[in-house]
Amino acid sequence: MSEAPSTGGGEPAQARQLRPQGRRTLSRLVEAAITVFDQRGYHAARVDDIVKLADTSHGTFYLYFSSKEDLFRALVADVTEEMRQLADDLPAITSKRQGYEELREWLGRFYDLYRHYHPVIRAWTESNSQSAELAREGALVLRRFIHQLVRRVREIEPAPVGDPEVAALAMVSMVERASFYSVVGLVAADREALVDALAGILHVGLFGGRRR
Amino acid sequence: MSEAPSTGGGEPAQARQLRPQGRRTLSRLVEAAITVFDQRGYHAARVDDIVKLADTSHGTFYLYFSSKEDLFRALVADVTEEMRQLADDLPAITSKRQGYEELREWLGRFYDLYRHYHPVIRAWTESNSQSAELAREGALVLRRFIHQLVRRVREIEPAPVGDPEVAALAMVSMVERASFYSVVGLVAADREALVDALAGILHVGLFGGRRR
Amino acid sequence: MSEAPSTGGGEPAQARQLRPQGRRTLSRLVEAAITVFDQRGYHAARVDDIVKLADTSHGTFYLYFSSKEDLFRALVADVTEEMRQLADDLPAITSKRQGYEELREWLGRFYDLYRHYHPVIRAWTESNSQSAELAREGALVLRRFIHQLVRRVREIEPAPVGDPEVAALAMVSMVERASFYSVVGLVAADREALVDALAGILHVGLFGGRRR
Amino acid sequence: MSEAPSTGGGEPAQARQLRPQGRRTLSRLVEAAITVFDQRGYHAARVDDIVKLADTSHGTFYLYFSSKEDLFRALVADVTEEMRQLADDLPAITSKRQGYEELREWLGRFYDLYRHYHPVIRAWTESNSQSAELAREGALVLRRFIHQLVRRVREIEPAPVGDPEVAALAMVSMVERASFYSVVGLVAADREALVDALAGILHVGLFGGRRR
DNA sequence: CATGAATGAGAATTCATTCAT
DNA sequence: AATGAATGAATTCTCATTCAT
Repeated sequence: MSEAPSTGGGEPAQARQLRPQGRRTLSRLVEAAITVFDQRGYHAARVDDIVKLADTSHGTFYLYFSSKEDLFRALVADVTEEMRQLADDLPAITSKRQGYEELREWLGRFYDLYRHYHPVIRAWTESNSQSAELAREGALVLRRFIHQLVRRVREIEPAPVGDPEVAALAMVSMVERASFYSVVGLVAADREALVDALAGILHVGLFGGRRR
Repeated sequence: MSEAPSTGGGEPAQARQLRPQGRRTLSRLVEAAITVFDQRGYHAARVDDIVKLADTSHGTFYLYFSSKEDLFRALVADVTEEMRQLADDLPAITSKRQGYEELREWLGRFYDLYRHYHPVIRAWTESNSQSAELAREGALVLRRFIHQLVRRVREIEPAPVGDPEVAALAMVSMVERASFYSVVGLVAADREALVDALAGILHVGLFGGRRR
Repeated sequence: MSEAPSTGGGEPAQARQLRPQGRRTLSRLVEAAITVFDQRGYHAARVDDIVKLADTSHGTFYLYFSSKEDLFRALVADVTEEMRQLADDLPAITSKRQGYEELREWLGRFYDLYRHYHPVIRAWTESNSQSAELAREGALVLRRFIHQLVRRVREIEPAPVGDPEVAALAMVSMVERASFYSVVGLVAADREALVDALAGILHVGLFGGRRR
Repeated sequence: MSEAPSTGGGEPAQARQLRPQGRRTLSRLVEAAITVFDQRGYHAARVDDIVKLADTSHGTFYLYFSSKEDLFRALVADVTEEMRQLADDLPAITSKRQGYEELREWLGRFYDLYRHYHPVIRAWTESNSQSAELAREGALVLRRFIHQLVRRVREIEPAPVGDPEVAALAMVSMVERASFYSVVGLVAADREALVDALAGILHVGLFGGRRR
């Protein structure tokens, strides 16, 4: 699993400046949490599982995070930040080969992000029914994706048919869920095949039958 | 919320022939469970919440289900059955107006099913990380949808471009997740607008630019 | 399993005169209880197990017994009565062949009684730690056996050595526990071999080396 | 009550190396359990009773044992071990005064072991009807006693009469049950009187009338 | 910084007993 | 005389969090 982007850390850790050893422990905990959330889901994940995997103790866990939820929020904050960044990076889409290539590369980035963070995203969905705040944050990220896609669609001439908002929702849905199915192994599509297909479908969808 | 299709009942209840009173209690429990799973998610749902909503007692719950998980499995069995039925009912798709209408109506059925059962489906996803068996069942349902779509796509002439398997995966993903976002209120699209849009996108996608 | 001696029945049943059908139901319940106590022990025995084996319902159970404990007390009363009778029947013991034969036959009766009722006796022991009343009753039965044995020993001339009270306790202990081990299958001794051996040991013990 | 031999501890505790504090807590729990099993029997014993007596919490209990049954099995393992040791220590028995003395001392050890562990042994009997595994272990211990006694009997010249196997079973039965009656107070025999009597009976039994 | 031990509120589940028919 | 359904108090077990070293 690739190195996690630096985490802000939970309350207790935020107050302190971490030394190298501390930073290493923190990072071990964060990565362990992602793994455990993957294997068991957020609710079923036990602090015990996390600390065992991170090869540390309960006491230490609470040195870095004020609670299990605090750790989770830190992870969600990471994902949110990464996703916003990614949404903002959505390239302008042209009907040319280059437009396709750029779209394809962007989808690859999305896929990779999803692969690393999907346990967090899944847990996020779990918790949507409970925490209004987290649900709101999730909705914001989703809207940002839709908004950016709509913006890019509006740049296209001639404008594709239909309500761009709902169309963008549909496209984001497709990308997100197909990535999910692939990443968790519910379907046997590998990264390249899936990213290719998604890029193709989106490109065709945006420019009608006019294939690159 | 529409009436739930009759549930087979959990282990303890399966063995017995229920009288009218028993059947009513069982049905109250099932509906209450869907509601509670919706509000709190599967893990956070308390048997206590369910029996309170069903206006009965703990003891009674275990008269009908051997555990919370047993109830959940009964619900999953219901969803699985309904989804299989729905997948098998996917109509042949023509490029004509009628083909579009039939597709649209089918998507409406999907949406309604999703609206009723989404708490179960969400919990199903939660549990995929834990129960290999449930995950497998979920994968089967998904594959059935993809398979049926591929079958229908193969009937189309001239054949649409691209790998039909991956394209079908993408389309099913889109429909599923967009319905989810709409049903749980993460986006503000209502049933008619969403079903319209999905039908349109799918129809265009399958027949290229040749619009009805 | 042989037919149980008529049980007085629990409180609710005692008040009523039972018709043939009722008597049959009562008897089924009593025999079922013995079987279930055997398989699971008193505490682990469920009223549900008993009524299922007796092929009747919970409601019916409480028509005949006011509680699970009531049923148990009825059984204990049966055993107590049988054991007292048996104790009183302990024959005079002579050093002759006939004395041995009578003793042997009496031990056979003990063994058979034990075989039928051992689940009750075992449960009785379980409950001794809890119910002072049942413990007292058990002690009384035990003392009765000891007392009778002592009485018979006192008739012997010349008197055997040692404190007859403690010796009688030891002998009763031997007979009881060896029967138990045999009946529950902890050892592979069958009825005839065991009864033979016990009779022999007792006879030799009482008359020193002077064997029949 | 004498100090309990060190217990291996239940599953959760077995994996860990305990520090002095932990070892003390474990030992408190074990002793408390024996006491509570004594007062209420295994089934009626509540984990709550045990932790209260051990002056600790529920959570702590499950830190050392995975369940009430786990604790019980740990205790049974202790008893089993002690009993095997004791069986192996059965001295050679001579017809002389010394043989009697050694036998008497050994019976004293048996009695003391019984006094400490009888709640466990009693519960063991309770559970024989349920756990085939525990029943088997109990049978093994019993057979070990019988076997050792037979071995010692075979050394005697001239050989005592009768089938040594069944005779040994009867003798072990006597010793066990008489100790039980005495220890739980069902009869009023004290340690010295009982051990004396048992030693006498056994000695006479083994050597016929040839008294020391 | 780190940790092993302890905690106790909270949840699932059981089952003797009662009730309505 | 019988029964299926319902009950809820009692019990076991879990696990996030705190504490003492």
